[in-house]
Amino acid sequence: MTQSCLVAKLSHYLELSPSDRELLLAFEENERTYPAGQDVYRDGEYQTRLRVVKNGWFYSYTILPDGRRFIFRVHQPGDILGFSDVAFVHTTSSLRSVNGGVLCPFPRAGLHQVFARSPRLAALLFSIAVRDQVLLVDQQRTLARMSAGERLAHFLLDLAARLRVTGSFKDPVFTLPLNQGEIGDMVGLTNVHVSRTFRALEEEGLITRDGNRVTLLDEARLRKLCDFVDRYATLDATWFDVSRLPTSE
Amino acid sequence: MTQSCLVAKLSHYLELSPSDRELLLAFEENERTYPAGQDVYRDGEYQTRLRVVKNGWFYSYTILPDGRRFIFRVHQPGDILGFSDVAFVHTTSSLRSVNGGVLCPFPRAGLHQVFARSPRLAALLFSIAVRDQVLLVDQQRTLARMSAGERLAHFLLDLAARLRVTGSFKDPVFTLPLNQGEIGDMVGLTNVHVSRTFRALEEEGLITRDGNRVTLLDEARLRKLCDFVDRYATLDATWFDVSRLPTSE
DNA sequence: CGCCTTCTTGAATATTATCAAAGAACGTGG
DNA sequence: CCACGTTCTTTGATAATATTCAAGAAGGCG
Repeated sequence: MTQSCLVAKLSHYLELSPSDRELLLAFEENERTYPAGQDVYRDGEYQTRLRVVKNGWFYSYTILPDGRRFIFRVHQPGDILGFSDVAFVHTTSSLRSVNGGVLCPFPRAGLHQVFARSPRLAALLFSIAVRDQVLLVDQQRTLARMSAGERLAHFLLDLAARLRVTGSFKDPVFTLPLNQGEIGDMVGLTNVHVSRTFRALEEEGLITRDGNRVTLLDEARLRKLCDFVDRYATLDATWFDVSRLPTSE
Repeated sequence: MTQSCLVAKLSHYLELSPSDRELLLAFEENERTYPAGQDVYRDGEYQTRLRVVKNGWFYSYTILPDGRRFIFRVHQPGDILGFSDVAFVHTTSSLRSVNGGVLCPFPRAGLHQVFARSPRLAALLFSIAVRDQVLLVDQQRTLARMSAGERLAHFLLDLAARLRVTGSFKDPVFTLPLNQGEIGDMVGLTNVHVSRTFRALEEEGLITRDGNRVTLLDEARLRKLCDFVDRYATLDATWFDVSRLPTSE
């Protein structure tokens, strides 16, 4: 069960047949550990592997010509990485370990096997990919049209929703291992303004902080503040002829 | 050839076999015309159809609780719509016709047929979906980390790149049938600031405008300004065992 | 303890939004 | 063909929001 990251991940969504498992196991490679702060790969490299996060947090980012950074996604255990580069020869972003962690790589060619042999698995991968599109649009919406406080609220609720699915959210409290510069690079603010805005959220009684631990004091009000919708709770799999299932990411 | 929007669209990427064509033709429904400004569907509706744009421009948008709007994508002829809602029971955005246009719908169940019978087509759809993810990230990057002028430059170059692929870009000039309020809702600015910023771009000699026609006077400088990368030019199809092809969207 | 990184705070500046009003473009009906 | 209403664009003045620069405080780690 847990010997394969990929099998573990996809079993969250679908009951895998023995042949599905066999298929996935066939192209699993050796996992690899990355120390805190290290890049797994950089923007523009030739990369043919996809990866599943086994443990630790990672993030995908790009650097602008003037040196500014944009972090567009934090990856938590169970997430599959590299889908977005499947249509390109070279990577379109860089990947970095936050606190140290382990990745399980598998070759892009494995995708071909999946599509050729298991339409059901292929459809599941497709569903995950298009679900991620919706998450990106949600994020865009907050970047384009919301204030600093609303952006931070959305950022925190998104992380909490994902941790909740994997059981890593001890309800109102979670650990946030990113510094304020990194948070700013995710939500489109400076580190200074992140600091001020966090304090404002505290003064409004919405959160408290203690080191890198965050407590969501009033999740309902936070949700209302930034119009948060939890996209992680369900994933519609009916179109490929499988009953709807609870999901995780 | 042109009797089916879907066949026409996908033929841009892959040489379709007779059985592929037959498969796609089987679930094509009657096209439908929408007048200017009309909504095709609204956020939260139950929608099981995907659509191909036959002609006209459309856009996908969401409304915030305070009434503000965010437009996250303009759809041009040839684009496939609705992928992002495949993983959800209800739509996550609204769709509106800009100037009037025609859509060719096909049922979500058709996707199931594609995955079951043509791994190659399924892989192509997957590639298109993940390519779109990268476009969303590019857009996020400009929203999060770029100034008004850079955002507008990126917006114009994106439209131009897409029109170029379908041969609708008479090189430095194209028609932009959106008003400044809509443009603002795409790039995260007010209509007033869009007006001022357009004028600034004109004064710098980067563009000129005449009604809704825009001329890109110095595309090279525009590209440098917003670090634009053309993701439409190529799509890597090698992983599903097909030679790389020129693409269109 | 001393060094390093991160966080906080203040003051000044830059950018963008808001409000308001006038001008331009465009279609429609008389 | 012109007058009118409507929508869109432009412009100015003011306000809100976020950035920059700089310095000091807090905390972790050798």
